[in-house]
Amino acid sequence: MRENSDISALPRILLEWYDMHARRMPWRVPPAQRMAGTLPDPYRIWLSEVMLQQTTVATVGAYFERFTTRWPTVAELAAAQDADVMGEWAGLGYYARARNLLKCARAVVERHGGAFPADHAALLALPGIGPYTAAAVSAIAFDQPHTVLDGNVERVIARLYDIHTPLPGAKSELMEKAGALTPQTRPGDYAQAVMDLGATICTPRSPACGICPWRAPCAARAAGTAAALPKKTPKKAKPVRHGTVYLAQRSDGAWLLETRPDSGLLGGMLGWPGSDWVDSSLPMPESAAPLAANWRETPGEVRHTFTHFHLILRILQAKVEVDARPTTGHFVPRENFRPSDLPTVMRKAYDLVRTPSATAL
DNA sequence: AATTCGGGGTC
DNA sequence: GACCCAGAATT
Repeated sequence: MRENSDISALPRILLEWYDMHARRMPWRVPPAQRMAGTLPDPYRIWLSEVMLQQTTVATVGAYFERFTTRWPTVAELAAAQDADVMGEWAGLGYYARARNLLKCARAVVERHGGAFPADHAALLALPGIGPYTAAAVSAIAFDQPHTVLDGNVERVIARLYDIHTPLPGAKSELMEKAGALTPQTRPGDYAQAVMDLGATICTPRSPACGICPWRAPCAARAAGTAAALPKKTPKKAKPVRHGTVYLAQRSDGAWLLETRPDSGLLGGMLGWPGSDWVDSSLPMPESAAPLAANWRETPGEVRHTFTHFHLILRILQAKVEVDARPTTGHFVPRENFRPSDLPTVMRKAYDLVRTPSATAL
């Protein structure tokens, strides 16, 4: 930021841009309605913000519609079965969010009588609500002047002030600068405006500085460093792990599945029984099959990449009789099995068994 | 402060 | 392939 520019003018400039260019989202109340006094339902803002954690707006859309149709209020969500919520979340990733979503809904009912608190500290004390989400809900749903610092805002502020300190170390400095900009008027629209700016103009690779409402005060624009900011500490390479999953189908069509433990990878999600997943430098782990059967190896393999490792899965498949008694997992009747309840890596295994792909040959 | 958590879109 | 995405919880 140039020293002679007045930061007090920046929020107003951005809000004027937002009034013209606000993105449309299913949970958002447009600026004209907000200025007329209409604020959004805090339940819908909270739900959207949790879904949006490390997830794109485009991906969230369909999930948000299904959740709000099935559970229109936080009280109805709080009364849902765990397995139903985990199933609806399947494919969205970061499944601790879904477990905390239920904990939070139930805490809102028990602690706050079914109404989300407007108080930032009370929000922060709820499961799955961290610094960003507490600020977003208080600002967007309650129009309180709290500062949101997500990936978009980090990028916008790092460029506006030409900050070269790498993330995540730069967070406190960025928060300080972003907080000084946060206005007392229309803080909810302002929070959404900064994020829209980062999502549509101040983009990671090739920012559209020429049409940016903040191009005049932007220090990185002046220095020619915008596209290189923010700097980030390098990430570690992903190792490769491998393992085995067992897909058993009973003669009546039921599938053998297990509900994974609440903690750890894919916690609380439905999946196929299988071995541990070990580093590829180690031999394939010897795992006991969930039941005695004529196991046959499915041609091909499942390849999947998680946040911090690549996975290669071998698939063993068997047909079993209705009197089979597995040592792990439980048979799910054909009519109760929704493949969409499976996390993506487990869905891939199912798809490979159902429709062997050309790459498997 | 570093690690653990998913998955898809994009270049 | 690598990077990014309206981050939070755990260690």
